[in-house]
Amino acid sequence: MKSYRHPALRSVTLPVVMQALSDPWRLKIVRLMLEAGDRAFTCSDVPMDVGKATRSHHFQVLREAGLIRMRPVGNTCQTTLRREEFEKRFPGLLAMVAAYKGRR
Amino acid sequence: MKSYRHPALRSVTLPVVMQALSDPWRLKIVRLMLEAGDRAFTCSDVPMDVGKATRSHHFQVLREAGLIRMRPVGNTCQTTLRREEFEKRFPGLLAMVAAYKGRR
DNA sequence: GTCGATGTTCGATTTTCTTCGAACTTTCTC
DNA sequence: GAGAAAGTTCGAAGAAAATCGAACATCGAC
Repeated sequence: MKSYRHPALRSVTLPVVMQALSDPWRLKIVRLMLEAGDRAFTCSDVPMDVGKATRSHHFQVLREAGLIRMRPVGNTCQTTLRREEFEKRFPGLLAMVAAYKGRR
Repeated sequence: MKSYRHPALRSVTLPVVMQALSDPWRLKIVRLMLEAGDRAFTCSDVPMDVGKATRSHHFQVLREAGLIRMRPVGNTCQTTLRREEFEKRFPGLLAMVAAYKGRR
């Protein structure tokens, strides 16, 4: 596995985060991880109806938006939310995402 | 002036809101209005380095994301945030946007 | 009524996303 | 080592978004 580049949260801008969360698949990933507490996921743990190239791309976008941390473990990528750091930079954002209940 | 269509907040989804706020100009508009309390703006009140067609487009996107309310007054459009409604649907989002301090 | 200002709409262009398949690398298992 | 599994990378194709200029409509002022 490759090792991943993670941006410092200070350098992440709000438009970039908003862009990352504007895609339904990526929003789903983040919400799944929010629900799952601090459990780590691999890319293929997240059910998505797209090819693996696309899946890889979405994880990359989330990573570059400072939302997730990816660590190579064996031939998988262990992925977790960057909760505390992210919360410091964008207070309340994750809570809002977690509270969101879809179309009403 | 035309009269505008405003979506019910119930029908607005989070990805649509995120998409609306992922553009720097639109984020600027919203932040300007957040700072300005309940004062109404016209489109040309907001300094933006784009043509008026583009400006009109950005206001439309914000309107369709449920963020702003536009009312024709004379030959201008009086624009205000849909604060309370929006806050009910996406609690904490506007506060987070208001608190955002740019790149650090 | 004519003019200037404010916006909107339309069509076209450019840029940015999303998605895919194919080829590749790394790692685990047999 | 051979084969399978998990991801990544690399184009390429298609869809969506941003931007503009030009034409248009509406309103206020003169």
